[in-house]
Amino acid sequence: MPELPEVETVARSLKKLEGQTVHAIHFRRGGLREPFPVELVAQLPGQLLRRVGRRSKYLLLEFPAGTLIVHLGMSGSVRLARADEAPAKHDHMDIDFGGPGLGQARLRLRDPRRFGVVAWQPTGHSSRHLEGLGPEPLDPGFDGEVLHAALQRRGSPIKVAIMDPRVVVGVGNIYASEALHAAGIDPRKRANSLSRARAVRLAGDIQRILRDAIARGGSTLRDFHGVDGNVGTYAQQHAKVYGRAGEPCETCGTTIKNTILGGRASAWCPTCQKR
DNA sequence: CGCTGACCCTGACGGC
DNA sequence: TGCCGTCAGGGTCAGC
Repeated sequence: MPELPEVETVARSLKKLEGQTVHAIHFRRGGLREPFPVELVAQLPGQLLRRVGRRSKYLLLEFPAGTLIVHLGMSGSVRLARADEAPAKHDHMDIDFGGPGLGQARLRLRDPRRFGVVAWQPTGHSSRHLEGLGPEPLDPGFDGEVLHAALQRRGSPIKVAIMDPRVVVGVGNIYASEALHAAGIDPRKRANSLSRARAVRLAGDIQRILRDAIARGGSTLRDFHGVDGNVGTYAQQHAKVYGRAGEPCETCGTTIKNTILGGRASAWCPTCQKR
């Protein structure tokens, strides 16, 4: 899955559904990480999809009555299925749309590992999934100063800190690894020991790498794919360290190391990345 | 309050 | 070919 660039790619692909009306919603099991909002089976039909958006790694489908919040977890994906296509083993939810221009469209959610979430946020209510989230890395409210300030209270390794959505959202294991390599920062370095200047550089590299990944349609790993079955190419073709432990660094030839930080594999170059 | 590690679940892959 | 161990993009929670 799905880090920010992948979810952004999906959200952009689903923009074509804006203005369509829901005919039906089907759930094929009780839930994923939490129970499905089964009340939608009765409430969602007839609702107009006003807007498709994204906050952090959450896909947002906005209707007059509320917002459907979808998180793809580790292995989730969304695609537009043909009406006659039988659901596969891990296809857990369908939303059927119809309206001007598109004819029929069926949005189908697949999630083998079931770490994803589907939640309903009625209009006028907040959602615990969206509360407490930090800044969007690609919004004007995020820059090196903001990042540096957020790191001051953090004694954890810098890689763990930038993957914490209270610091900045949407930076998962691939892009955290890549941004730290680009910025020349040892992922084990304590977050609150990073100078202002290096925080400014890191913020810029996070933004550049995320933008680049979005432009390439995200990364396709294992079973992630785009809405129309297309594949992104970022991690396989452009990653400098992620997934390359044991290989020589492209920049300097040093063997890429793998260190466990915050319970996650962290690939880094001991020569290019300094404390 | 912050940090660490365990955990949720299935499938893919490599070694034997 | 098949069996088994290991690992995987995320988020949450208990325990310290």
